[in-house]
Amino acid sequence: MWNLSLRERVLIYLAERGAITNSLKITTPIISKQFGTSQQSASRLLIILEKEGLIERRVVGRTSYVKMTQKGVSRLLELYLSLKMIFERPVKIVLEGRVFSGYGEGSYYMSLPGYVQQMQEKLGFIPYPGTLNVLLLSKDSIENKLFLQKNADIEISGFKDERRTYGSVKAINVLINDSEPAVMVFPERTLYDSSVAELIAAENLRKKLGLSDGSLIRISATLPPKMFYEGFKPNVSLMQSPS
Amino acid sequence: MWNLSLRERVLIYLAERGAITNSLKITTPIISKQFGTSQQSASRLLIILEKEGLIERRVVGRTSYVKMTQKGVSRLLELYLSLKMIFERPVKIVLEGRVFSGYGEGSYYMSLPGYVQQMQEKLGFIPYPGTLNVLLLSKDSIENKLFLQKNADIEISGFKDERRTYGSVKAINVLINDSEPAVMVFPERTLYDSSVAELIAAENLRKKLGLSDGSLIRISATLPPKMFYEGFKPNVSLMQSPS
DNA sequence: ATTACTATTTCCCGAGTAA
DNA sequence: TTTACTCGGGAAATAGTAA
Repeated sequence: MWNLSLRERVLIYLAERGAITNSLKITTPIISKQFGTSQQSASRLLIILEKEGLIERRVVGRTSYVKMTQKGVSRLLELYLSLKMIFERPVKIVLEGRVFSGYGEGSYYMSLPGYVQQMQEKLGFIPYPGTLNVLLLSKDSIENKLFLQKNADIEISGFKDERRTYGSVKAINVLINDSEPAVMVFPERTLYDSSVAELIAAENLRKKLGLSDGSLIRISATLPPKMFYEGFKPNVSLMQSPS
Repeated sequence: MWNLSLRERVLIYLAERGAITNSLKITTPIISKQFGTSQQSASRLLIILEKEGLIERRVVGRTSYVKMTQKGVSRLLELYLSLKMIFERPVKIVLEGRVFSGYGEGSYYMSLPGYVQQMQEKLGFIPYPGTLNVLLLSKDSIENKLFLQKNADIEISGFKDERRTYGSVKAINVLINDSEPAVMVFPERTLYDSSVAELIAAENLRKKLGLSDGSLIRISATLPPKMFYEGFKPNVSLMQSPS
């Protein structure tokens, strides 16, 4: 299952069992069963870990005790900190695509008071009447768009007037070309497929950024790590259960 | 330096470079330089990681891109979470030893108003006049006592009266036999060496716990992880710099 | 029971090289 | 330039076994 070298797997095992603060009573057959390896390898492993100064061993009568050294703890802590850097930093999601002219329906919706009022409340601005449509260029960008859709944290409710009903819209704050704030919207009902991103902002983005059809733009969103990694729950534990 | 199998090292490397959310442009010579291994190994590594479903590769023209799969991210996350369990849980420090009768000076100090008043404030009780002396049994216990001393978070100041000066005392909350609350004290000046732990409490611990000289007791303290691991700063980074 | 030595096998790495 | 094959040598794991 895991290809961590046995050294680290054993070190983690010992740490989990408390060998950081107290000597742990342990035998090579127990270790070998835990890791599905041979008793001989477990023995050699402890010898190596001791030789490398990662653990200390002490034999009392016929039982032996193992405790991690400072160096051993540092080893694991070091690994932990590099993984923490990866998993606890904000996650930047990037989408790239080209501007194109849509059906012009954006300006219609962005003018409806039923939406405008909520947007002013929830986005903090009155949207320029019109959406900037972006055709996403890569599979990555499309996947990331779907991911943002799932994690869009702003909810604009649907409503109805005398003529028809209007669907709800999810939205999330993004930056265009890493600097210009905008909001990516995910209408419950849309004319476009998943390869199109729709952006709104307080101002006319085409004008402000000098964009025209075909212009390449980069859309980025920054998510808190927890939001991102909830989807990746591992299904197998690191350690095998003893057989 | 590190004995993590190259699989994980490469996986971590890719994750650090953003391959969790976006395809990463990478070549086998770059990887081989990064890890001080051969280009052939780097190539094989990517093939293996791909075969195991941990990464996806895509060749566009003459450059190739790598992105981690859900499974690949789960792998690292799993490792991260098991290390997090180790390093972010409260750390229980255990000391074991035998009760013995000291010089009886404890009851003298524990009666001095200069200490008693501060203790009432800082510990929340008036100490029973007398300390419970414990002779620690193992090297581990002695090391852990020194560790607790460093991390004792209660500070009782020294003072002087007309006759002499009295030293400051550090203290930390502990449990005796995992249930009875007490406070371990570390007087700036003490008659005992580092193999003796001195405990105080609101009540007479000997009486309450039915202890007499030679009784075996277990003293435990629970520290927040951060406090504990500050002492273990790793001095080398996980990744080697390119040569 | 253990631990750990020696012998054998397996697996991994890097050189050479093709595409 | 890349990637990735084969192959030979060496490291590491297991089997057998002693203490």
